[in-house]
Amino acid sequence: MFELDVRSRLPVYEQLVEKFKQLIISEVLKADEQLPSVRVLAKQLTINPNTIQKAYRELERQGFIYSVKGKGSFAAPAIKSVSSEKLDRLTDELKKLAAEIMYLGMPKEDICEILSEIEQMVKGGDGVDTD
Amino acid sequence: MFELDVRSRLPVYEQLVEKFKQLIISEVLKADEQLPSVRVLAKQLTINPNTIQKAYRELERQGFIYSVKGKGSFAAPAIKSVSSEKLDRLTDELKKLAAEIMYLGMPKEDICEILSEIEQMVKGGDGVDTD
DNA sequence: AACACTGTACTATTAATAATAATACAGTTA
DNA sequence: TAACTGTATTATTATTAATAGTACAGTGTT
Repeated sequence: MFELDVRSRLPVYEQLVEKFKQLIISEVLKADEQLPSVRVLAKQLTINPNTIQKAYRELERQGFIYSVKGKGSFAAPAIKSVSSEKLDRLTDELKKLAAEIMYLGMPKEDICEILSEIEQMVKGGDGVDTD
Repeated sequence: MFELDVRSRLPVYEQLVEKFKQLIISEVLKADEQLPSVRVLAKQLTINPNTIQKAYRELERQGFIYSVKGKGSFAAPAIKSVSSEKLDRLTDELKKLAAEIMYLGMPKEDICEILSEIEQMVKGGDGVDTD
C-alpha cells in the first residue's frame, strides 16, 4: 500500500501522515472508509504498531480521520471547522515555498498551471458540497 | 536581527537557513553583501557558534551564500544552475501544500493572488536579468 | 460466555540528531 | 603582530524517533 523511505530525514510516522492525507484529500479514501488497523498495517510495513498509532493519532488531531475503540479508524467525512490559525500557517509555508521556486526561475504562470491540476484532483470526487 | 523560536520543532539552524533564504530571495540582502560573522551572530543570538556555522554551511550547499576563509560569508549574486532534481522536490512539496489548502476551503483564485504578491517580492529588486 | 478483532496507554530501551562547549588551525587585513 | 574571518574536530548532553513488550477497553461474531 505504501512505500516508506526508512532513511529519509522525515520520520516514518510523518511519512504515514502525509500519505494518508493525500489519499483522503484526493478521495482515494472516501468518507467513512475504514483504514487498515494499527496491527495489520504494522505487519504489512514490517514496522512497530506504535509507529502506526502515532501517525493515526496525529491524523485524528488534524481532523483527517476519526477512530472508534473496538471498531477501527475511518476517513473523516469532511473538514468541519478549520482554525484560521492553521490555514495561516499553511499559506505562510506556501508563500516561502513559492518564493523560492520563483527565485529559482519558474514563472508564476507555470505554478498557476500546477494549481489547476491540483484543483481537479481535490475536487475530483463527487463530494463537493455547494450549499 | 532575528527572532528564534527555541522551542520550535524546527531546529535553530534550520530556522536560520529559512530566515537568510528569505532575506536573499527578497533581496533585503543584496548580492555580495556580507553576512554577520559566525562568532558575532552567535553572540547576538546567544547561541553556539557551531550552530551558526551549520546554518551557513547549509546555505552555501544550497547556493544562497558563499564563504571565503578569512574574509567572511556573502549573499550569492544569483543562482547559476539549479538542479532539476531540486526544483522537482520543491514543486512536489508545493503540490501537497496547495492540495491541503484547497481541501480546507481556499479557492485556487485566492492562492493565485498570493502568488502575485510573492512575484512582486521576488522581482522586487533591480536584479532582473531579461537577456 | 468466549473469542478475535479493534483502538489506546504505558514503560523501558536503543539509535539518531540537535545543540553546546572547548579547542585548534587557516586565511585576511590593518 | 594582532584581531578578525571561516573551518574542523572531539566530547557531552538533551531530545526524539522507533522498537519492544505488555496491558486494558470496546465491538462484533459465534
